[in-house]
Amino acid sequence: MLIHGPIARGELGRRLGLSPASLTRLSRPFLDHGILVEGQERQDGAVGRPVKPLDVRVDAQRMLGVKITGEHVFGVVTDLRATVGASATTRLAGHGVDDVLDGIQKLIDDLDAHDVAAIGASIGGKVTGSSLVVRAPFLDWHDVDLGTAIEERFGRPATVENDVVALTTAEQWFGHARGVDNFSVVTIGAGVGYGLVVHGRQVITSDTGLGLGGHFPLDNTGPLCIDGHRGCSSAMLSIGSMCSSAGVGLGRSVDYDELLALAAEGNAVARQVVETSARALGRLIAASANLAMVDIVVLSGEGIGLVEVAEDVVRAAIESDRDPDALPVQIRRTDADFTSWARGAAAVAIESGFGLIPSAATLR
Amino acid sequence: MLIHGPIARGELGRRLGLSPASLTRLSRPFLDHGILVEGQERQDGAVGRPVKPLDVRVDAQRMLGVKITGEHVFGVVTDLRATVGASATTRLAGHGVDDVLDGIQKLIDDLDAHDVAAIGASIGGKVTGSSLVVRAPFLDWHDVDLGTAIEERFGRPATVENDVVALTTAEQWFGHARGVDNFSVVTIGAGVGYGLVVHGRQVITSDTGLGLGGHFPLDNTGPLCIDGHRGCSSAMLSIGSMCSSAGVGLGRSVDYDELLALAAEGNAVARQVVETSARALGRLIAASANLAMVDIVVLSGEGIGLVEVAEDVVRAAIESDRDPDALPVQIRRTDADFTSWARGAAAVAIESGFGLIPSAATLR
DNA sequence: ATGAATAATTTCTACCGCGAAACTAATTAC
DNA sequence: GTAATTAGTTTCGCGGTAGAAATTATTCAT
Repeated sequence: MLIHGPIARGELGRRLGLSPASLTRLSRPFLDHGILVEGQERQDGAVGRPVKPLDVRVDAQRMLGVKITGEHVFGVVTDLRATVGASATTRLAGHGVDDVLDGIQKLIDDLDAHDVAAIGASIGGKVTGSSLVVRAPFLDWHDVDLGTAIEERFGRPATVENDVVALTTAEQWFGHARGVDNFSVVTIGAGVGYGLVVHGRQVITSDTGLGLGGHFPLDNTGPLCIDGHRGCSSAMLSIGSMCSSAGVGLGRSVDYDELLALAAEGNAVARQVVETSARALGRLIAASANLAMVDIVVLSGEGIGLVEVAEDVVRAAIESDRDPDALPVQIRRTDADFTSWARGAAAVAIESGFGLIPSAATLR
Repeated sequence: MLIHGPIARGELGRRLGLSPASLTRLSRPFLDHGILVEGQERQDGAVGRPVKPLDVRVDAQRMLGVKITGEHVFGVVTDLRATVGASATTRLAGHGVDDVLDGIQKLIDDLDAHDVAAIGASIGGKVTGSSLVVRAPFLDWHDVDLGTAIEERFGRPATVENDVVALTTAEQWFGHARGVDNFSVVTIGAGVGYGLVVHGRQVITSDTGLGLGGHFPLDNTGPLCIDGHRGCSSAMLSIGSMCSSAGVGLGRSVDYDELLALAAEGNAVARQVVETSARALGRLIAASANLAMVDIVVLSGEGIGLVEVAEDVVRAAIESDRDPDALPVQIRRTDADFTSWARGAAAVAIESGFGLIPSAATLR
């Protein structure tokens, strides 16, 4: 219901292979608890008693999602479908846990989010148990139990997840891959992230959170990344790397927006840089489609504007690496908005909250 | 039990979260029907009543697996764990369905396999519904209902599957990835095949059976494949392509065994060809590990001898494309034996047979 | 032998979810 | 207003499953 929207008891019963009687019984406790509500009766002119679709009461609770980076904390308040209501940013005073907690406190004040039901946090790095930050290079953290720290400070349930994992969850539940069983996610920003959902479940391994998607080799004539890989996805696609490459050619430093603008208006250097990156992105997308056997790739992150400027180059690169008999790869692009990271954190909090309400029996 | 081997009722109950009472009840019908047997009592010197492990009666039935190519049919007779007992080959008289059925008849006679419980067939091409061959380029077949044809001719249940899918199933159930949740399979032979298992289930898409794994770009300076891809996995790794490359350099034609032998003894041309292919294979393995998020890759197919001759090159290529922080990729190599293809077909037949015995209730 | 320990079985009961069938509710068609 | 139609509810019993407790089986230790 969260994913697909309002649905009548009867229709839901048919989909689940249950009788109408069972649906009455099963839905009652959720209605009693205010988790579900009956929607408006349909006015479609058909004969018979009109249906009263059930829906999740999406505004029953608000959620706070925060994305933590080395310098800032970004926060969004969402409803139960991870629709963003308000967003805010605050700068971190330092890299301590208390600095981060203070940042979250500031966000809560600024967003007037004192009433949120739960807090989800996401962070670049390895996270286990939806709470423990095993490693977060940007904050130089090791084995910090951030989830518990947030719960203690703010007195509400908290979930912590890797940022790419969280964003992938958001796309799967509420975003551009809602209800899709197999897809991958590529994020472009300060680095390159890669998430994968197969058989309706995100693939999580012990490597998850190490940022491996960021160092996939794409162009053996490309520049070096910080780890010394030539032409890896970070080297080819991260905002910093693209701006540096353009800066060399242009003889002055440019920021990402300017680079894209220059490319759009035909500047040769900018065009070259952007197209080289676009080709690399196309190769990455095609490789994911070929080897992970997905045919939908969601693109996200604040560096996604690249695709807008050079979409044809991306598509051409995909095609040249993809068998013509294969299903075409669907590219789904999210907004280039940084809030999508914080929204991902909120989505994880929502998911885990609903995980706590698994059956009618427990509500009874 | 098929996958993990004998296990006592008590231990099985603990693993499944069931009481000993339930396990007695649930296992009885299987024992009554002879599907399970009690094994030998343990003699470990521990006090108490000794355990009587349960096991699948692996020789309760025999299975016939056949692999169909454009020129031959290969057959193996196996037990219920897909252990190969006997194998045979026969040449096809033509490309008609009847020619294939005649070939299978010949195999049954040669293998004395008149008593097999079921027949599994595998074929290079797209197959749906475990029966319908949608497309099989080597036989120029379109929409041939081979499964039904086999059932009618031989009067026993038949399953038909794509050859790579079948081989992957065999590795997952009975082979080198027994009980592993996430792994991929790369086959090297006349072409290159790619199979993927995630979350314990093989990934099957509408592209499955089109041989897409065979045209993944690996080396943009490599030779062309039959479809005009430069340096794709087929061009770099298929037996025919490797032999052609070597033949150009050597000034005479060589077969695969000779090529590998020459490379092993240090012939410069052969070494160069084999190492170039080994590097390409390493890149393919690394790409699969990176993008499909697996850390076990099973190598199979009759062209796998390449790895024996140049394993260090393969490993070096994997490492250069893989983050050093990531889990190392485990390579598991099957025999270079062609029977593994036919064994795959048998594995599918076993799997579908056991799919027909899903619960104690149906046996009662 | 006897007792302790462990495995497996039997017996018995609880219970739980499901759906058939009958019923109520709310609409349109005439 | 009445009939037809479809949605949803209530009642009630069936079927199936599980496990607690007692029992039986089989070993080792002494």
